[in-house]
Amino acid sequence: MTGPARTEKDQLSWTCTRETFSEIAPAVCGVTVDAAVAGDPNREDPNQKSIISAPLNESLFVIAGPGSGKTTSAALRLLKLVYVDGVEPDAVFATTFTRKAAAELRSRIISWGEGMRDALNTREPTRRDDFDALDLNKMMIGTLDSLAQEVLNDHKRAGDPRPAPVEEHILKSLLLTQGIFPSSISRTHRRADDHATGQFLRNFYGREWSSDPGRATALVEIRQRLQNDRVDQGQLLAGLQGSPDHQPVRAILNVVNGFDDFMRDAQIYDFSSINITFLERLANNTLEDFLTNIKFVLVDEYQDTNYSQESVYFQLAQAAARNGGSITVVGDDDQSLYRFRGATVELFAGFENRIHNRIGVTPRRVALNRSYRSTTDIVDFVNQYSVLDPGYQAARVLNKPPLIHGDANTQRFPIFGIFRDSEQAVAEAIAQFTARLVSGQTISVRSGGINHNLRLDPADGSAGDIAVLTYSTGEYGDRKPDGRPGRERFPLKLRDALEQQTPPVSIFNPRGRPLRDIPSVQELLGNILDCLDPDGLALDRIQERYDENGDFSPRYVQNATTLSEWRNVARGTRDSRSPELARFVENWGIRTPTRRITARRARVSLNDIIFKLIKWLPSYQTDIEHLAWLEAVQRAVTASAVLQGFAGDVLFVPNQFDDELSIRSVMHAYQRVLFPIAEDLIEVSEDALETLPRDRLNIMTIHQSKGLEFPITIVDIGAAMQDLRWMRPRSRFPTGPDTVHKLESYFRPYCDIGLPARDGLDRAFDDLVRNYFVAFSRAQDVLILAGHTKCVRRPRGNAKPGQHVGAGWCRPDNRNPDGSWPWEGMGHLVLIEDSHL
DNA sequence: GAACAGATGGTTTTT
DNA sequence: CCATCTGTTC
Repeated sequence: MTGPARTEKDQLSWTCTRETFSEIAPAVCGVTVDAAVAGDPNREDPNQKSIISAPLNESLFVIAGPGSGKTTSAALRLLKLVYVDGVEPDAVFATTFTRKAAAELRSRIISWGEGMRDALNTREPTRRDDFDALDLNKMMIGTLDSLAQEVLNDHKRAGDPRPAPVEEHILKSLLLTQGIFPSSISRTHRRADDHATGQFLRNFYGREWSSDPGRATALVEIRQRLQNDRVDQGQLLAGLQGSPDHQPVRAILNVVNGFDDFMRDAQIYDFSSINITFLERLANNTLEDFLTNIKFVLVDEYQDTNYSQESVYFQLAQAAARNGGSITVVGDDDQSLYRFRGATVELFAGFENRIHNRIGVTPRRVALNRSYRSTTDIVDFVNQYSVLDPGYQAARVLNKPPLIHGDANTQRFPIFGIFRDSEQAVAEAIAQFTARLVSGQTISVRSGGINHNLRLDPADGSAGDIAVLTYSTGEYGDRKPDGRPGRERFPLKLRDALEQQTPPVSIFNPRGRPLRDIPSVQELLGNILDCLDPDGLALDRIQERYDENGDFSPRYVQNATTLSEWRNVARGTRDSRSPELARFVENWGIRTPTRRITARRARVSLNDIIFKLIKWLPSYQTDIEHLAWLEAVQRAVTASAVLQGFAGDVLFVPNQFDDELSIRSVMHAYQRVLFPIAEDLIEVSEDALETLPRDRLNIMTIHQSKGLEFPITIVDIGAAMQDLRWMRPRSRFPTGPDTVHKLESYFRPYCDIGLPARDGLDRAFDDLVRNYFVAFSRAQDVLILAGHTKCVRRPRGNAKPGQHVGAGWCRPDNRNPDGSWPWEGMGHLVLIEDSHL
């Protein structure tokens, strides 16, 4: 025996004292934390400090305004728990809302943690082995969905599948084939149900879906609602007894439940079913190993949590509390944007009561309301905006303190406005503004006797410092019935106007157009088509099959037209690209192998062909938008692997095109990869890119901007308002509840969340107010509101005013049945006119 | 500047 | 299918 038994403290050998932590933390973290931890009396944020130093067993409810350093404080609390309290990294379960935010939280925690380890190593070189033994990578940090997946994988029981969420378009097409046409239901029965369902869906979607794809979209949404809200189906049917809704709801439940059975049998998952599976396993005690280990649960962006996620978090919190730990949730009710995903701000506002009643935990409330992001002027503006609409106030957390300026950004600029009398002119003004700044010039705007000089940082300023936030980044409206492109929308006008500047400025908007309409994507896909099926033989076979089934399909005709467009684009450019490309495509087309193939049939992945082709399409190597598009095309290939069949592969039979299996594999490629792209079911995802490009103007939706910040933020509050049809009421000044609000109201009586506290129209307004609250609060130094002059002045005569929540219009109430406009005239903005540019 | 006819375009966010 | 635009007419 050597020495006394080790105490627990000895085993947690990487720990340091609280004092040491306070000393080393500032060296590795940012300024605000520096102040908080180091105790700088002028800059200290007592609330941040109380979060960071809270003991392990203290649960926290953190209400944090924009730019208040919530993620910083949360990350530091976590590191403090590890370093001072000796919490093992794998006892930490930290989630946030998007994959991008999760990646950032992870990298921040790890890089700070490593910095601290280095500092400790320097201080106490003899304990180097102890400090190095700490593996921060073991912390579970991610989106709830990804962590649920990870835990289910790590704790698989015999025969359990590996859950991975399937692409949305696959889910819809599976629902169509497996859910809507279950063979067990008789035809007459189905017809009656179909009719009733159509009538029922009309209440929510404003029209009766005639087409199955439309109906699949609706059913997927309802299915997710049922799961996210954890609707009690028995109660629902009982409550509808005798109502005309009973039949359609029963029919929908049949489809949804039948589909769930199918998914379970086929071991196919989507996000909500992974969550439900995770919840079931937490509840039925089959994740004991995992739960006995959990000590600290951190939830960022808690305001966007839905009910089934809340249930998961409460289970985890209960386990953590049992193990001597706690839960900390962080969020801001004013920034809740994800109602369509089942998020309900009541869960955030009522967190203290809800968690107390459910599991007996009593969290301490902490408000972080100092903005370290924005200037005084922007903080004031954002505050003003949040209290502008009297009807909004009851939707906010009770006694919420206003945001105050945290002294970090001491620049002074007024809030600017760019208003012009056409969408085109707004785009041109923003383009000129951007081009001048990017080329290093100063824009000087005089107001109130002061010259406000705007310029980018001469050292490292670039177009990436400027962001344009809009409601939609779509560059074209819907295609015309004859196939011509739709209306050119504001983002396209901006793109074009920027390209015409000297020097031209590039824009970053990979989601601006459907993949099928982007010329370089068309070129790539057209070349694929000419490789796989140059004469369209396999395509003809698909058509024959439709004909045999007596299935006249306008969808097919539309797709065939789109595909031949792609071919034309590719054929138009191929020879000018490279003779090698032409040879490659031609050889593929007649199945001439370029190397020796021993197998009778070689399996070639579509992604390999793509990889080969882009060698001759240089934009895919150099341009960042192209990378995002390429990722989407490849994802479409990968997604098809879930379905039975050739898993995104094509069978290559040397020198023989008409091999039956080979043709079938090409038919699959059409139906599972190329048709979905032609039907615009594949979405471009931006989080494939780690960071936004520095040299381009970012144009993004307000949703996408959540969690980000920009030195210069331009918010589009209605450039399209020259024609009020182009910006429908639902996106600026709603006239009634939207589909989500209606669905919410309909199902809430049958679940445990309780009824929504506000009516549907109010919730529609609340959502828009939050949208623009988020937009305005992204700005660090300069905030510019941009739009049509209707945003500033009422039009003359009997023309309708351009009512827009983002322009400060408030919802109707008893006094003002048509709404009110306290910001009429926008006198508090300093206008940037063409003469300034 | 009111009243009407004919033309026209049209939901968005994510795991 | 409908809200709202432009153009015409009084």
